[in-house]
Amino acid sequence: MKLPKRYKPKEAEPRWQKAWEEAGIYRFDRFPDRPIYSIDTPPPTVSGAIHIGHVFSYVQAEVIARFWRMRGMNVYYPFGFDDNGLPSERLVEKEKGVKATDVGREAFVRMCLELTQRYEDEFKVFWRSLGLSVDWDENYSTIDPTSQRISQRSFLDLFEKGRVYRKEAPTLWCPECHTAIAQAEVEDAEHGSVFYDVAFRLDGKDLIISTTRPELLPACVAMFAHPSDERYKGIIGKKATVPLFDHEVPILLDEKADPEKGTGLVMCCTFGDTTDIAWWQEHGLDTRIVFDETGRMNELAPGYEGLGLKEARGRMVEDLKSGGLLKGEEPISHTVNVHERCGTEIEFSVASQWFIRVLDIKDEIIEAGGKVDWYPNYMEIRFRNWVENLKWDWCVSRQRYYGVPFPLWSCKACGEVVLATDEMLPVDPTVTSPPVDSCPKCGAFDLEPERDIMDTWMTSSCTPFLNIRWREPDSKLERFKKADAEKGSEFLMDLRPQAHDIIRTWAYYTIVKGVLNEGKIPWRTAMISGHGLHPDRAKISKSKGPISHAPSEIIEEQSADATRYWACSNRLGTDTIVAEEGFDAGKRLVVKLWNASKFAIMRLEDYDPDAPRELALIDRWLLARFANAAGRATRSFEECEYHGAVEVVEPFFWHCLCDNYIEIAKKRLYGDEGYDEASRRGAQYALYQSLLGVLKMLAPVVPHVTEEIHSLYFAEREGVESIHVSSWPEPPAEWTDAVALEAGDLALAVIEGMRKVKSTHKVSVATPVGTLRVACDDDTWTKIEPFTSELRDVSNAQSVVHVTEAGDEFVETDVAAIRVAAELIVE
RNA sequence: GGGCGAAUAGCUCAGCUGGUUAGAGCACCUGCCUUACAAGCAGGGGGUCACAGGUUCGAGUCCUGUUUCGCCCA
Repeated sequence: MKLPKRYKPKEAEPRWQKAWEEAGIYRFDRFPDRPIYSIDTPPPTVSGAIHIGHVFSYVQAEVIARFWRMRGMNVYYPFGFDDNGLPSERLVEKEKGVKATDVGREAFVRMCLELTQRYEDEFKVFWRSLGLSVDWDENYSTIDPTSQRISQRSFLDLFEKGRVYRKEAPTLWCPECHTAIAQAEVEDAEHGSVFYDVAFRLDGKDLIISTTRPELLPACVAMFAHPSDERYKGIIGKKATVPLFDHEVPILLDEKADPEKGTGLVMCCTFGDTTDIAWWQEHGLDTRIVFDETGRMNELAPGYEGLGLKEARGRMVEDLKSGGLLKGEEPISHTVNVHERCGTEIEFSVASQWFIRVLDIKDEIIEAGGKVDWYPNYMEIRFRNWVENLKWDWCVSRQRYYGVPFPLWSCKACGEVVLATDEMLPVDPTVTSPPVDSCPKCGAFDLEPERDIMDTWMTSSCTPFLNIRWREPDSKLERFKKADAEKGSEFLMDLRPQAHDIIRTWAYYTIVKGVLNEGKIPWRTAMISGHGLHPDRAKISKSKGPISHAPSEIIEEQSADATRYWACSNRLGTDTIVAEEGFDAGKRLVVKLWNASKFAIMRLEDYDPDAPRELALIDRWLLARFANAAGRATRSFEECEYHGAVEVVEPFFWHCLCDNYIEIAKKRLYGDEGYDEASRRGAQYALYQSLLGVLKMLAPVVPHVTEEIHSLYFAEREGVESIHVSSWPEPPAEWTDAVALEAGDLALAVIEGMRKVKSTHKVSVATPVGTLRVACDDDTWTKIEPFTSELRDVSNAQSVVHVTEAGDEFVETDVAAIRVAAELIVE
């Protein structure tokens, strides 16, 4: 078999993707007897186009999947889509130009299903074009009936375990999305604002407070000063009058009032921020909620009813001014809490919401997280810090349409909750009748369906359960579950790959569900990737300019293998910038693999592993170098460090195998005179083994070109269908050869010196040499001497001799003790 | 304000538990058509490893502090 002159990724990559799929190479249970390695793949949120950051983290995880498959595991590698909830709703609202509230629940849900389906089809095409070794038969969508059933089942289980409660509680509220949100969905933003100095009245005198939220004056329920603040000592416990609204509020002490800020007096409203809530709870203050769920002022703000918060602020500032109650204003920039999905400033509200109690089991959750192997290790600290700092139970209700419904009804008379039975799941209580006719507690007939839907994380946190088909008739739980010898506990799955920004959400919630629902840890290993930085965050490139294309265009232009190589070009967990030059290295490697294999396969045409062979010292050197590289690459992959592996294998391939070994062994491989057949067979053996090993170890990163080469020569000889289900290299012990390793490295130093001479004299590497003189001590020469014929071959020298004294014409080499002089024969 | 990370060649990044002269790719310079590869090969220039201290026989690596940047949180 002779390899074509050039490798064409544009033709080969789609061809292999199709072939793999048809042959079911990546199918789960293709080798049912092998131990299972299960992956809790991140289901991408269907909220818009895929970006290059997705490529980055998915490839990194996928490379690890390929590694374990070659290590002989029965890899369970599913793919899901997260298409329920707010992100998808917002996508639909944006694309269709509608508001959920306007079109109604049923029509809106239909639009969501249609649009997300279209996106998912596009996504699948894209991920296939990247060569992901996913089993596409194993997939789910978080809105499909099974996912809804498992998600509702998880809720019911928590309910029965006493973990669920409904409470009128201060809630983070997004006035734009009209829904309660979780702490995890809040992020900071720097907003411009104004600090207003407002006069309250006490005993006929002004009391000045500073606030950025004058529209919350009607919601004011107290004033606070710091206990050490002498200025207000005399007035503590008295009641001040709120301007414009004339209700009275107590003046109290609390450590959290900052004496340095403004006048040292601060107003407490229900609710402006989390400090207000803390005060409200600790001091048992009144509740005055002044706006409704659409963000409009209500009857508690007489004169401002119906106004939005912003308008109300403007009007109140005007009124304060005209009433002489505004004593100063100062523009400031401060950080505010915004909803991460829409960027709107968060408000606080009191509403009836469903919660999962978690604050009492923080320690258990931290302990469970501690049993997971986090790569990189420091990511566990982020997880722990997040859990330690939790201040709220998990608010799981959302006042939206498109998502998983709560499987329950409430008695209108007494509030008793009626749960759906497991046989009813998935259930939408707004269309299905409850399992009982009347309230089991009070007997009333008016059972009201829960209209809220669950937070998307309620379902996303079930991904291990979706994969395992938790408490379904075809549950895989028993097959997947495994214990760790050291850590004891049972784990549901092996690997959770995800990016670092959602440790506090996805990883955290999944661990919560694992612990509460099943009493297990969801996975043994968490592999946390960084982000690909989009060009607008990178510096402006002078040369070519930044990449501004969609990922599919990048793959089209750069090839899937080069894109994958790029995604593996730095350490796990770190972010990297996307620049066009970043893809060159991968493209070069693909070409080099092809060319080197083309040569090797030509020389290996008559390779016979059973023919008598004799390994030269340089062959042993190559195999020793290979064994060394393979050991290190394997360890790296085991720790999810794909880059560490590439960094070891590629130099071995390029430098040891191509630049040196092949050059040195060429004449033997050609069967030139002076070499016997056994010696040629020895070289063939070393070449065959190391090239096949290199292809295998690079196969996870560049699966297409390695498969192409493998299929054209190795597949038949090795008796395997695909390199991707072939076995991972395990060099035999005898390849580890310290003597050959050291001696070979010394010989390479001589070659380096010889090349330096030729380069300095600006002649071709093929230029003949008369005598090649090696200056070194006797001991070193003893080690180099066995390579005399190789040195002669690669230098094109007539003879190689040892001297003890180096003259001026000798050049230095990498090894300080060795100097080299070469007598060039130039016509 | 707290936590985590980063700062190494012009650019993008490696550098494991401290150990010869700090590496790679791109870019740059000088050459070479060598029976796999010019999409290549050989050679070369370029770094006070952010700054200041400390521990050590020895520090890019460990400790303390400072500065700048990123992420997460308050």
